[in-house]
Amino acid sequence: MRNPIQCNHCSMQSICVPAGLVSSDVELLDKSSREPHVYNKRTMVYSPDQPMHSLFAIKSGSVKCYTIDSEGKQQITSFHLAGDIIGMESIARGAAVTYCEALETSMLCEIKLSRLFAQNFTGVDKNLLQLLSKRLGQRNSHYLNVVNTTAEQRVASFIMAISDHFAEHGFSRSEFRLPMTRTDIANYLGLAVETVSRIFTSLKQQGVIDTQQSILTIKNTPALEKLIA
Amino acid sequence: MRNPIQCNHCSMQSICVPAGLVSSDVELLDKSSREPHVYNKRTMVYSPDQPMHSLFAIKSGSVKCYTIDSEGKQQITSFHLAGDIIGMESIARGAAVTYCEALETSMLCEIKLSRLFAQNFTGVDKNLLQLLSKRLGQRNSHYLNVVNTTAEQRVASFIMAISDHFAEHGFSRSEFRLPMTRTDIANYLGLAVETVSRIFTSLKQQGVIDTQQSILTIKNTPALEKLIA
DNA sequence: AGGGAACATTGACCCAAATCAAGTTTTTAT
DNA sequence: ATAAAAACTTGATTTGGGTCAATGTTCCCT
Repeated sequence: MRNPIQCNHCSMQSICVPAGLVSSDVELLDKSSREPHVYNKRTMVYSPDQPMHSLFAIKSGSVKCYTIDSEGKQQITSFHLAGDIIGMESIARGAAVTYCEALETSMLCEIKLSRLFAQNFTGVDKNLLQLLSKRLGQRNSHYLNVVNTTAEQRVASFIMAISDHFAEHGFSRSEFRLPMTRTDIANYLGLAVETVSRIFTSLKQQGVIDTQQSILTIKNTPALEKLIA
Repeated sequence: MRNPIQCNHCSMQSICVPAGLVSSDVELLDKSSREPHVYNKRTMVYSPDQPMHSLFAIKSGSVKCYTIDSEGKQQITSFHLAGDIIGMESIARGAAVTYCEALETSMLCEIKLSRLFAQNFTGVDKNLLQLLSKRLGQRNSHYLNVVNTTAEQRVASFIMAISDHFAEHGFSRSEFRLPMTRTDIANYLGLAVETVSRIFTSLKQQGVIDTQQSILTIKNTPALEKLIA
């Protein structure tokens, strides 16, 4: 059997979350937070939508995190090696957002957040953590939108993301001003201006959107969503 | 003059960081945290390496965040609209990592972290925030590595990132095992397997790296670094 | 209000990397 | 040990989107 308070002797002490605790606090951690669990190659650490109130510290081995799109295609968002702490983008939702699968036999420590939250966290801290976690999720989404997608998909996703933002903040979802230039949009999406321009023109011809200078109108939301798929 | 405690009446109350505070705590915030500042179009909110111990809440308007690479080329990493809170990736370094420029006349509230940290944060909280902020920075880097770069640059950056990780954790920087398949690397970098395979072959022929199955040896670090630049 | 600059659009052409194809090597499971 | 599967490599061909070029439009600024 392992030493039940092995955090004190762990090689990851300096980076692991419990490191911020004084030793009396370490005892507050659940027993499960202190004993590493072995995951064999190709076994799943967590899956999307699975309730998650923990982080995982990789003591040895490695994992890949990935999503599966509507056509069943895997898209890897990150690799993590020994010494990494994973699962941070799940804090905001309280549920995993990706699959996480061992690439080889690996040992991971589960770090339950609940105890930490209850004992130490103030309202501000939680708010900030939520924000950071949410932002991490958004960054992942943007990455997914740029890697392995066509120029048309990128532009369509971009328009939807802006539309979603405005909707979330009480503005019209279907008509708004794009404050950035086409050049900036192209740069952000990793495309040439000319390509963005051509796609706006094509989307207009298809009747999906309309533009008057910087004002953009979404004319056919289902069609736009279908482009993203 | 504005109401000095207008956080209480702000439309962003539900999302803004001070929202986690009870009203007595709001008074602890610096005066500057409660009064929005106007940024005209094309003016800079912050620049890389500038010491930063604040977040910014966008009350109105919009900004773009971007980096400038060694050749002077701008790469936009994010856009932010009214209702967003920005600057989270700076927490880990205590300094800005990107430029942030107003796209139109915008009002931003500065939220100083120092007071919040001093009053409310425990060691764990800080650790977690550091981790999340650092991860956010890494995600940005990976994004920068995939957008607007050639296949060779992506693979070279990937190898360097793995090398850096091992070095950080006390392993050899120049010889290590890649635990993931070429297919996984390709997927992660948004490339075809064949392209990754060809680039590994080419890097071997150039004498930059060597591979024996999954063991990778970096033979010429300066050359590898030069490929990324 | 008008002239210049920045921004946007459209067309012609080209190339980096995808796809298709076929074979080789390594891993895994029995 | 061995066969099947998975992973990797190399070559030939195709293509999405980049680059170059030219023109049109909008936004400033005085």
